[in-house]
Amino acid sequence: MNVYLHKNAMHTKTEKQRQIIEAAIELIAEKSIQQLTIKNLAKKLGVTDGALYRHFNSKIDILLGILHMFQAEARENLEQVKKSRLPALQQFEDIFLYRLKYFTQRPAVAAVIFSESIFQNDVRLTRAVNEFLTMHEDTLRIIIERGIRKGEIRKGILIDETIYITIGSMRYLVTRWRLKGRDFDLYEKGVQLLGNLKELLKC
Amino acid sequence: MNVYLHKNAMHTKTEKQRQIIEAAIELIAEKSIQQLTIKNLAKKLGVTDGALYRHFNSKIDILLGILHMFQAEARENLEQVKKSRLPALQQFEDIFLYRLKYFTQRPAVAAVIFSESIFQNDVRLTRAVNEFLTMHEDTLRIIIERGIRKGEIRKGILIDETIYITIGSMRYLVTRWRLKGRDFDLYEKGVQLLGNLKELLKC
DNA sequence: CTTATGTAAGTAAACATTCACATACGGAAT
DNA sequence: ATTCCGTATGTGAATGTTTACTTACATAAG
Repeated sequence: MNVYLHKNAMHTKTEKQRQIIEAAIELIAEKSIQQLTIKNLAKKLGVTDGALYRHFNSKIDILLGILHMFQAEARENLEQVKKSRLPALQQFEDIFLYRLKYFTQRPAVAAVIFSESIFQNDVRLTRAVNEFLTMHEDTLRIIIERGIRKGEIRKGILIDETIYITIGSMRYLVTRWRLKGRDFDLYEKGVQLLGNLKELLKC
Repeated sequence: MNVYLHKNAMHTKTEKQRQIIEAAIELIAEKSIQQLTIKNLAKKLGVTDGALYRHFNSKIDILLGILHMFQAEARENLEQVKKSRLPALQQFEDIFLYRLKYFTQRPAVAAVIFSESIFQNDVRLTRAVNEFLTMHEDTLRIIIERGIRKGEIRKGILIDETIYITIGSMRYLVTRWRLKGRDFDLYEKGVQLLGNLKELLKC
């Protein structure tokens, strides 16, 4: 294995790196992001601590690996929806539901994306979270503007505020779901929320 | 000082306890919640680590002290607004702006309230954050229901979803403000957001 | 004289990271 | 095929740092 290329540059990922990232995601989902330690991760993989450092330079690089994976998948969805020539409200729904499903099926994603408070001390992690959010904001803005131009979305709305409302309400819903020990059906509640949001946008 | 009463029961707080809490809030605001360590806090107060343990049993008790302080102030505001016989939309605005000002003027409040990911491993902290949120949700629900009955708020709205939208969008606005290094006027943006939210509620 | 408060030094645990050494493995040379 | 060698991968123990927290002792105050 070319150490330089994979451990440092990391445009692509080796099979082992993918396995480690996958185990890390599981660990976060089962325990919590606080329990994602090198020791726990190595134990889960049945290896010793040192072995992980053959594949990643640092723990932060593992976290970045997770974030980049999510980001790549999210970007694909956003681009695909943007390209589709569906009505703006349908595109809005597609993005909303895709993300909602993702949070429901992979609770670790939410755990990571919502951990700004833990990442605060690292520039790269902060930047990655920031990019993830900005990416969603930008796509929503394009879709909403297009919808307004095509007369599918109400002209009077304030775009920035609508974006904050959309992303913020989903985030809060997921936060509540997690804080309350997942005692309600996230997807169902999310669909109701979506209905409400679409009402705001409709002409 | 009666150690048992103040260190353990803590219905009231001594002057020293208040000073420590105040210093902790400042520390969080200046640095971050990650930098709130016993050592840093003691240094800020010009004492040694051990001295803090004369006033609090653990670091978690200090954090709980902060949360309880915020909670008490928030509760006072919520109760006062609820008692006032102002129109529902005005009450909604009062609560929204009170909280927005609080976040603007005391950024540490947001840092603490938004740190669920860090608190996950402690039951008491999780519960305190939960209570804080529930308190706001409950008050908003009462105000909105009352507004609907009095014909001041649109009948068709879904109450739960509206609450998620309100709290979620403010949280996200503050999160963005913090992540972007406070590069926009939080209060101004918040007022715009409020305008948008009031539109949803209006008949 | 008793109690509250502070200090200095230390403890123990958790954590990320490193390093000297061992093994496994694939291809090249014999 | 067998030997040989370089590289990739893993191990076990150790390192150094950062934590919260403790304890024996001192001082101040009422």
